[in-house]
Amino acid sequence: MESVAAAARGRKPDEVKSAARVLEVLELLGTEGARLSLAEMASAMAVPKSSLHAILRTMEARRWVDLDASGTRYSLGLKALLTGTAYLEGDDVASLAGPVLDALAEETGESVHLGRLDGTDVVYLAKRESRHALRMYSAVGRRLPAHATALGKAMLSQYDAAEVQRRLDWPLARLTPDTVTDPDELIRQLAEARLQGWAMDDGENSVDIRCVAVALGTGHGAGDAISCSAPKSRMDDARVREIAGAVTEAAHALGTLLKRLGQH
Amino acid sequence: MESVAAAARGRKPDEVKSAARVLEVLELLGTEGARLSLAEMASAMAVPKSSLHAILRTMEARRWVDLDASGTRYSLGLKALLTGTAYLEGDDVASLAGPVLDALAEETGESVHLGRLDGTDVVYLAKRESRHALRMYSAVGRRLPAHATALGKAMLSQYDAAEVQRRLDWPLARLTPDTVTDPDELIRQLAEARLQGWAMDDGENSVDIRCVAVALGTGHGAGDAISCSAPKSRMDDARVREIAGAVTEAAHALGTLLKRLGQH
DNA sequence: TTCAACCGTTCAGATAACCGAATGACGTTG
DNA sequence: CAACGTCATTCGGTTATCTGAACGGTTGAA
Repeated sequence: MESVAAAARGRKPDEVKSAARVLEVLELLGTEGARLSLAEMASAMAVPKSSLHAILRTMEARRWVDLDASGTRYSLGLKALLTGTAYLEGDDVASLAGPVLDALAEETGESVHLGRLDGTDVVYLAKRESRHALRMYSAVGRRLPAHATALGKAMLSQYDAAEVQRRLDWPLARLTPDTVTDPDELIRQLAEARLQGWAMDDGENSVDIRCVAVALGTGHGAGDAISCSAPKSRMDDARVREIAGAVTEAAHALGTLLKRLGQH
Repeated sequence: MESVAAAARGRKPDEVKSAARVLEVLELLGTEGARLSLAEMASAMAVPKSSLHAILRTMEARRWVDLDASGTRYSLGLKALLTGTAYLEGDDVASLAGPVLDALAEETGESVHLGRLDGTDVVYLAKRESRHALRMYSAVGRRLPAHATALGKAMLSQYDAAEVQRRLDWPLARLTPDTVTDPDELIRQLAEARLQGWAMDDGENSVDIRCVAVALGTGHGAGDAISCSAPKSRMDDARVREIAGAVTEAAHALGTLLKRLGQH
């Protein structure tokens, strides 16, 4: 009976409520980079204030959230720093990618990314910028819809049409006027990407940015890809083909490193 | 009655148990960079396996932890990447420090850090790596005991002896043969640091590494400091004084930026 | 000043999580 | 091949959290 009621509300029966809420708080404060009041968070999460109050007390005591001077707005705390670097250090792909990304950034002179597919999103694991080393860390952890990025399309092109249909959220979200939201057009682009070995994004998530990406071999990093992005002004079709070659080489090099590690 | 029992076990009465456990899991998987089994974590946290099981299910469903192929070892999940970057982006000091750290790294050619005091620990907020092949290992989000680092001593030197006594865990932990564990010696060094405006660490957390640090003004970033580190072979006493000057300038520059922001 | 609109906080009943022991599924060792 | 170690997992009674409404504090407007 109670499991039916829980399922009716969209909850799996064996999920710990307050545990899920802790994670939701972290995601809420994380995605927005925001400073929110208890009441704001309670309404955003559809949770009673009094319940959230006890949870935030716990999180504050352990320094996972901070309270501002006025004592009324929450933001992420210092402990939130720990997990990100630890994830990257424990990850083989991210650990080995460093030199490969450096080389690709050096060769192309443009921004270079390592991304991972997570559900319908692409998450940036690492980034090399042409100039601003300052911003390097800031994009790591960010998410974009897979269908609107070269990285995502490169990874999705490894699956057949039915699997893609199953994996994405329909209808597809539109981020720019050029975002591909038509299912048939997306499937066509994925087939093309599979044939040529690389995928492209032409202003589909950020106006005026073109991006080329290649997925790593499905062996170790099934859901990983490398990309290179630049403003359209520096990315005509000839340059795209040139960069696609460089990115393909880099992806192949990283794939080889990973295979070696797998056999160790 | 129950509050007495809870207090006797060292727990505050108004702490949500499973919320605290979620955070403990994240800290456990984060500090070690480890892959742990359910049983290992349960024993490390002194929590029943069955209770932890439900919590880990919840965390896994939301991709805060990953289960390896064998289905028996947990590690941090992709969501763990989000919080770290968000904390840094929402932080004025970390956001403004970028160019200042770049300049200091350029000027000295050595590793440069921005650190924040959190209880008895120093947490690294940002770093710039040395050009030299031989360089110290560190990472954003990592923690070291404040008394064993130049960053920590620079920040602690802003407090008087009684306050320092209150803030640190006694007896002081020893990380290397040169770690200062004598209370009187530490107080003496802090007084010296306060006089000269900068603090030093001479192989006290990593053998063979010397480090010089300066705290930011107490206005905005009360618990923040900047440091510069190098192997002893590149850090004789003359070089220490030279670098101390550069770090002091950088700290002053960042302090000015922050003050301007505060008045905005 | 007075009122209203927010904020965080408290409390006791309803409800859900927690716990220890028992279970099944592996992989390893004798 | 069997016995053992380790692992995750299940289950019902006990215990804790969760909840909604009411409270006291502060801010800004009338």
